Amino acid sequence: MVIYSALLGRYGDRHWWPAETPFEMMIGAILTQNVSWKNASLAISALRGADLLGPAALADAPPGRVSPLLKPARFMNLKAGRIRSFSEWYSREFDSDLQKMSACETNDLRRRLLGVDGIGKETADCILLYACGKPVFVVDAYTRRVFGRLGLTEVAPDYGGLQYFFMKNLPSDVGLYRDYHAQIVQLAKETCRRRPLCGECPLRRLSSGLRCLSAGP
DNA sequence: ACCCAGGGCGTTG
DNA sequence: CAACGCCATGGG
Repeated sequence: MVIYSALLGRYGDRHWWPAETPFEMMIGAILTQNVSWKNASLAISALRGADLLGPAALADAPPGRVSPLLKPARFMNLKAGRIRSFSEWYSREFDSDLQKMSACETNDLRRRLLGVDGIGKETADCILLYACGKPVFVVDAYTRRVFGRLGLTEVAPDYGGLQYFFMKNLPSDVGLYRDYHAQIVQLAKETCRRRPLCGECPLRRLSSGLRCLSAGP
């Protein structure tokens, strides 16, 4: 909570995730895999322009129609299959109804999401947190980088270990988890990759104000 | 001409 | 399990 307070003071509430609708958010989570958000959002715009940004449209559209639109998001054929799989699953399992989906118990829903082709831990957790409003902390490359640099040593560096570290030390609060992840992304983007603790990096100022992580994240 | 982006999956050792 | 390689890209 100490670190979050510092970040909040610096950046203010980020109001994340950048999407107009929950379905768009979920598709975006798949499209942004290993690609900058900038490029992923280009693909979203292309889908919207083709009037394909909906569960039924995406589930029915022929792959050859979708893939070219995903070009800027990289791995277009792969991702065309993934957003199709997800759309079919969302239509079939929940009748394309976010309320029905969100009514599921969190861990059960997470298992089911992980069963969809192309949805791994991070993507599943993003969907759970930002679309379904489940209190699940999202771990991504930025999180690993930032907290690795802050000297996180006694925590298992894998996904589950890091996630547990946050969820154990923070109150279970959807708004907090949402904004915290957004803060981490913002911080990481302003931090140079090569020398993350150089004088220019906000991460340096942040870490110098902290003795250790004993007070929690 | 590099290097890298808000991963996931299948295949090896 | 880790460590790779792979996936029809675009910007710095």
